[in-house]
Parts: sequence; C-alpha cells; structure tokens
Amino acid sequence: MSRIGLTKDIILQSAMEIVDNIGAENLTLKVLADKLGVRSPSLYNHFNSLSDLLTALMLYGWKQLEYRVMQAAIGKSKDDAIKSMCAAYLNFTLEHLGLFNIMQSYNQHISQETIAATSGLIETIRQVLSAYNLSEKYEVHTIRVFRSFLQGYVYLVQHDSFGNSVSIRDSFNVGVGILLKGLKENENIKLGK
Amino acid sequence: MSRIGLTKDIILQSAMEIVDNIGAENLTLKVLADKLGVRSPSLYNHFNSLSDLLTALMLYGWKQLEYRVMQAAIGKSKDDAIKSMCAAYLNFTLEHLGLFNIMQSYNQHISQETIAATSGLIETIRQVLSAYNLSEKYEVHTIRVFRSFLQGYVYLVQHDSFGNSVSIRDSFNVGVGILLKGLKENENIKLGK
DNA sequence: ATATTTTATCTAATCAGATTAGTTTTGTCA
DNA sequence: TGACAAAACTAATCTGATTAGATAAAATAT
Repeated sequence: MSRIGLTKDIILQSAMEIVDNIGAENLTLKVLADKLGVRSPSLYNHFNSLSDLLTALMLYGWKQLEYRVMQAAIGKSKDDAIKSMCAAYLNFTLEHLGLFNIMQSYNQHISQETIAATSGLIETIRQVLSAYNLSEKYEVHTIRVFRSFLQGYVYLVQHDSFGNSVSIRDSFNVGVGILLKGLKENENIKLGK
Repeated sequence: MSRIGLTKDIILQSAMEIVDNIGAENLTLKVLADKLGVRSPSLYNHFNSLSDLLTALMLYGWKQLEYRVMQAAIGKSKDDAIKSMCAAYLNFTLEHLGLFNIMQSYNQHISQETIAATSGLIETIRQVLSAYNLSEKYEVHTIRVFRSFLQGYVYLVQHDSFGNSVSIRDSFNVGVGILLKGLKENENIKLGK
C-alpha cells in the first residue's frame, strides 16, 4: 500500500470543504479521514488533536479572508476602498459559511496567532483610514465599529436571523453608508476625545 | 432516598451558572448533573437530549435579554431610548458571556421558537423607531444595522479581539452615536429606496 | 386509608468519537 | 545497501451521550 502523502495544507483544504458543505458541527476526524482515504489516527501525525486542527483551520480561514480583503483595496482609496473591502468581506464569508463558523468559535483562547494572522488586514485598514486624518482614538473607535458591524451582519445572515424579504445586500450597503457618514463626522478632528 | 424535584427551570438556571462561570465548552451532562446532585441520565426526564437542553438554554437567554432591553426602554423615547437599550444589551451580554455564547451557537436550526422568543424585543424596537418616521424599508435596514453592530461588538469584546487599551465603553458609545446619526439621515423620508 | 398509576431517579449497558500505544511500512539519505 | 525517521495502520482505552430496564417516591383514584 502506497502512502498518501498528507500535509497540513491538504488536510486543512479538505476540512474546509467539509465544513462548508455539511456544516462545522459535522466535522469529525472520522469524516475527515474518510474523505482523505486514511484512518483517523493517522491525522495525529499532522496535528496533535482535533482542537489543534480546528485552531489551524481557523487561522487558515483568517489568512484567506485577509488576502481577499487586501486584494479588494488595491488601487482604491477612501470610501471606494472601504466599500470594496466590506463587499469582499461579505462575499468571502457567504461563500464559506462553515469556515466562518469555525473562525468564530475557535479564537477563544488564542491570541498571538490570531493577531499574527490578521495583522496584515488591520494594517491595510489602517492605511486606508489614514486618508481621513482621524485622531488616534477615533481611528481605533472606527475600526472597532466597522469590524463589529461586519462581524455581526454576517453572523446574523448566516443564522437566518433576518426573517424578512428585504434584500440582504441592500441593508448591508445602507449599513456601510451609515458608517462612512459617521467617519466623515470625525474627519480632520485631530483632537477628538 | 427522597426526590430532588428538578424542573426545567432549575436545570436551566444551573446550566446558565455553569456556562457563565466555566465557559460554554465545559458544559457536560456530567458536570450539570453533579451540580444538581443527580446522575446524568436523570436529566433525560426533563430534556430529550443535550442538544435539546442547549436549545432551551439559548431561548432562556434570549428571553432574559429581551426582558432587560425592554425594561431599559421604559419611559424613554428616541435617542435616549435607543442608547439605553443598547447599553442594556451590552451589560447583559457582558454579565453572561457563556450564556451569550450558547445564544449564538444554538439558533442554527431553530426558527419558530427563536422568533417567538425575540418577538417582544423586535416589537419594542419597532415602537421606539416609529418616532423617527422611517420608510418601511429603512426601518428594516435600520434594525438590521443596529442588531449587527450590537451582535458583532459583543462578540469581539467577548473574544478579546480588541487588543487595545482604548475603552470598550467609549468605542461602543461612538458606535451607537454613529448609528443614531445615520438614523437621522433617513428620518421622515417616507419614500426611501 | 389503601391501591394504583405515574414518573423521577437510579444502575448497568451501549455507542460514538477522540485519543494513545505499539507495530508495520515506506521513503530518504548516508 | 542499510539505517533511520516519518507516515500510516490496528487494536485498545477513555470520555461523554444516550438507552434499557429496575426501583421507589409521589400523585391520584377508589
């Protein structure tokens, strides 16, 4: 019998497909091993535990999201850049519902690694925001508010919490619009509280 | 040996304490049964399964949150009411981190019951918003944007995703302020898109 | 009051999934 | 080629949810 030649990346890719297809709650070592054509204990050659694997999967997700959002900002500035980044965020997360779920639930304990995985993203956001000349504190506030909105919006969409026929994209754009307006309020206030 | 006399409510109360104290991921039937002075199979007299229990716990959480937020709106209107409600939301969720976690993760499948559990809350919000004379669509957009912000903000706080010294309450208030401003933009526009 | 029914609880057993121990096989490199 | 490290396997263990069946307390009916 010839060796399959697993690597962390192959495993993570497979795990991502599973969670996106059948949901995060149905990812078990057995299911994953079956898909890879291997017995479940073999996975322990690549990860120390299921929780280890999920953590890696979470970071894998953040890195991909980071990439997509950074791409979206290329060649754009100010409102255009922000709108484009927000749209990229929404698109990615809607394509990867299961993965996004894992990204949510598995950064409980972790800090160092999550921060590392998203530092490029945060840096990009900061660069885009620098065009608005926000005070230091307001920049922090702004990033937090945007992140909260994005995070919450996707979460609620994912959980079908908007039991209504009004377009998901429309509300999203209205939300981004409101935030952008708020951003202008604080533009050039160098000494904001 | 005398019977303990468990009820769903007693069990849920206990479960809430557990998740708030030691985290949602550590709630097992064994831990819960131990706390209640009973063997774990006994819990099956009150719930059909762990997942059943978690669903009930989730609804229990939403009902409590609903109560707190509705309380906060009493005797207030417009911006005051909204600020107060948002603050109540933040306070409740920060007091009940574990419970909030369950509230998040266990409304995947459910719909009818979750909707029932939060209908009073939504109704209250609608009443407060009615003072702004929003168009029908904008009312929906607005509610969605507020919910998203709240949901996301608490989530990020809970997961220590704001790795920064700037005050959690300040950013929250800035966020609410921005949303309220956005709300005014659309006030009295009866034929909004 | 007593008999009957219901049901909360128990113990013992089963099942599924993660994990560990120990073995075999394969690939690599001196 | 031979030796070593790594990848995979089988078999066994452990934990936690769940089921089956028994017991006894409480509730209800006679």
